[in-house]
Amino acid sequence: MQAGRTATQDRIVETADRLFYERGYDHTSFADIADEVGLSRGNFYYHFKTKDDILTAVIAHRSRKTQQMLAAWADHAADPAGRIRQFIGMLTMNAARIRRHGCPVGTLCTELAKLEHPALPQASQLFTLFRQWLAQQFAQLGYALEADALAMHLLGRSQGIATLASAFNDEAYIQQEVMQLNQWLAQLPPPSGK
Amino acid sequence: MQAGRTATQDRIVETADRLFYERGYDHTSFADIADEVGLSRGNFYYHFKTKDDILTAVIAHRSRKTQQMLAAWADHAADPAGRIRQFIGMLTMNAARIRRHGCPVGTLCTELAKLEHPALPQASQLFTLFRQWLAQQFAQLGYALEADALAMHLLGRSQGIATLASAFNDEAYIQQEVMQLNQWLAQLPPPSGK
DNA sequence: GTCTATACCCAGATAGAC
DNA sequence: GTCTATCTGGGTATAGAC
Repeated sequence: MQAGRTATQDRIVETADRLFYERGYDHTSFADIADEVGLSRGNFYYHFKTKDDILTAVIAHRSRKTQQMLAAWADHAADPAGRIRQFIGMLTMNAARIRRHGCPVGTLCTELAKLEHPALPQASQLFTLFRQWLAQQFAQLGYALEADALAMHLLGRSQGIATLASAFNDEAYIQQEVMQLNQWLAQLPPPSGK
Repeated sequence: MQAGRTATQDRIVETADRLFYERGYDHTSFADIADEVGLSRGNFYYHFKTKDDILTAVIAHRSRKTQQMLAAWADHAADPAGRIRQFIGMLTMNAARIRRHGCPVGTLCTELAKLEHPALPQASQLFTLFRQWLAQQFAQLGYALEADALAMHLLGRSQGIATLASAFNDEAYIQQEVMQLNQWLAQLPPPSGK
């Protein structure tokens, strides 16, 4: 555990993380979080001074969780293609949640962009974690030159799937597109350049 | 003009349309809209009783605009493939706005889903307009059986592009993916079925 | 149709007792 | 660390004069 982080703060951050995902950042009030954690509104401010502080903590928490997940994927699959399939499999695994609330990263970035919130770059960094990890896998597949573009392409495809699945409340569409993503990966044209 | 709609109401709806897109629905207040239109808060309620009423009017307004746009595309391009390229070209044409605020339809649906707002199905209908129009074009290209899946695929790709362009504030990425979309369209495998 | 004034509520945030 | 009580601001919405 990091210096300065207490058990109560962790509970607040985990609850806020979930509520920001389910209801959105702006639409989640201090009272909502405090109620779910079981704290009074007044006590809440002992742990976090402002709402932006909670957002910062939530993004940092998501960043740690993401890095752990990426490391676990790297352990579970020996080859780069298998690792990329782990990423794609995330859509299947979280299909129910995605159908209801979209992608946690994408919807947060979308909201912060509208709010012109200064934390948008930090939130986008969550995308960057996936982007760099995916680019690394594509590079190991031999696509050195186009690794980043391939990573962005795959990220974009995933985002579109999440957005439409949520708008249409349609889980079957996710599975249909996941199949196409795996086909796309299996049939990538050979690497360009030397 | 429809019965019951006045010039002032139209000005309100057009301003609300823009502000909902730029700032989000929940984050846009009556005062914001009234200020930009040049009305007092009190007078505002003469034209619209509740915020939901404005949202309903904005969605209806967008629906009319979308149907006009789709009809115009159908006029500008004689063949179905050209019409689909008009859809893809929308990403290029609106690249600057998309980079800043995402897709108007996608971001609205994302927000309404989080708010569990009863107008989400109406907002999703805006997607359906594109979906059915695109499916029609793919059917005319001979893809009768997979027309809807192709339409959803293209819609999803566009949504992902808009989401990432906005998160990374990156317009070049839009152009890069638009090129890939046009390639995808040109190199579609031949229709299945008989 | 347009205005001012105001009611009312809920949000973020603070003070101070325990 | 936790609580109750409170301040302040902004939001939706209404009443009533002009």
